[in-house]
Amino acid sequence: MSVSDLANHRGAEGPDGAAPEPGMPERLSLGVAARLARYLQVLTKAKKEGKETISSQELSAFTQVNSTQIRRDLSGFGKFGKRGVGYNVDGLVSQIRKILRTAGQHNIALFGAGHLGRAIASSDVFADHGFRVVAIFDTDPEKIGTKVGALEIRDAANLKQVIEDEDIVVGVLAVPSAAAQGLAELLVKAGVKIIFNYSEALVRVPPEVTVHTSSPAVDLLYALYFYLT
Amino acid sequence: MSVSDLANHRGAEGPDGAAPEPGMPERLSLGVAARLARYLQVLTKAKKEGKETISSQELSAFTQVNSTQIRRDLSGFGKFGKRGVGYNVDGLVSQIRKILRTAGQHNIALFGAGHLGRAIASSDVFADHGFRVVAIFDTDPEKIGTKVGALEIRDAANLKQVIEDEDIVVGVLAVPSAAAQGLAELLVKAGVKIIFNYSEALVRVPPEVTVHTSSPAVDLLYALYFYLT
DNA sequence: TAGATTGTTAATCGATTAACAATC
DNA sequence: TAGATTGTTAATCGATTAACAATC
Repeated sequence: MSVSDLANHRGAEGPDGAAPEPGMPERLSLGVAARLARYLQVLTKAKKEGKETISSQELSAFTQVNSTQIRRDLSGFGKFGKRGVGYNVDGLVSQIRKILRTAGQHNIALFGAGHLGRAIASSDVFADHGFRVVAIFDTDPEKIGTKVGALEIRDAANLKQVIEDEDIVVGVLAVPSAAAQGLAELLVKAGVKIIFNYSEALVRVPPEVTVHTSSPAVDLLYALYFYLT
Repeated sequence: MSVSDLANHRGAEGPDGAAPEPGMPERLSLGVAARLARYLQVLTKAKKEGKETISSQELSAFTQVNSTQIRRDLSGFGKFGKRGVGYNVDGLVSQIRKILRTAGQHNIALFGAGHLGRAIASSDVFADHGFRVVAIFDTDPEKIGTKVGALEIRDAANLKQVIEDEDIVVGVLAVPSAAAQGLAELLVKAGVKIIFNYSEALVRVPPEVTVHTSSPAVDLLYALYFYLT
């Protein structure tokens, strides 16, 4: 996926430069989509804490995104806020979900039932955003058949069948480095287009597949840089 | 931390527009620092796999950053590559470490000895970049005193003392939402300036402290958007 | 009304890219 | 030499920001 493939989200403007239709533009730019997802994360947490409205300034404090940019990003899709008050948390959550087209449910397969796999399976991070872990795989015969929460750990040999039956869109790799590439290839063969890689391996996939590699250390490295300077 | 605080890394150029000194510029821009950290992550993995040289195009495939941009980012600090060949993996790792000033060791404290905490403690992600988990805390009396790897789980009551003794720079929260804010405040009081939040809570801290909130679901949301459109 | 905060403009700055000479 | 890839330029495009009128 290259940035040049992506139209700017303001491309839907009328020829006279009038405000864009409050409907859906062609396609979001990479940056806008990333920021919207970020706002959504904070809004979801704020909702859990009982917050009813939130200002662009508060959102800014939690997301590190400039408040003007937040208002700008949002106003491209409609007038969601109330002057003098802020944005309704509930309303904004559903608006952004609609924009990101993640209003529905999406199914995930998880690989690896070690500590990390179990942490992911029992966490709310994915569930809060409509991602449901519907299958857990492991290669350890001792683990296969035992349960993690409500899910039985399955044999990776049955991967393709399960992915079709359960309509799985995303594969999450929480496995040792040595196993990552092999599983990624099985996932690609089974038609999965998005892979989340929590392993240490460099995973190679065909261009139509997106691999996202987890990077806590990367974030830490550069937080530290600004702390040290 | 605001973007406007940060000088562009090309600010160190001579007045005649000549190539910048291969020394250290004033301060990296947010974007450059983030990308350098990303290159470092891939380079570290490539090194583990025995790769000796890497081209900007290969780096591009793994980082999703345009290859011209990679060459540009790097050439701002010196001529690290060999035309027709690429970059020496080892050499580039140490150059970037020098630029990011993360050549040394930094100590981390980990909070929460559940599945996620254990996964973090036993992972190489941090260790590979010079971050060492030197203390693990939990509030569960049953866990305190037991071991995770070589480390004994400590009582969070002794936090301040341990942080001073062990020279801890970063606190990582792998705890339930309810505990996150309280621990963050203790960390701030103990002088920690960087907090990594893996919990579901919105953590509020003074402006001089940086909180980085883990966001696998955010990344997933926007990967999915580009898959759906 | 007075205070707060949105929506929007206009100006600036940095990121991105194609293209290509230099050179390994 | 021939092929590959860097280092660098120049042009473009998007992100960022301050500022402020509109309005709740």
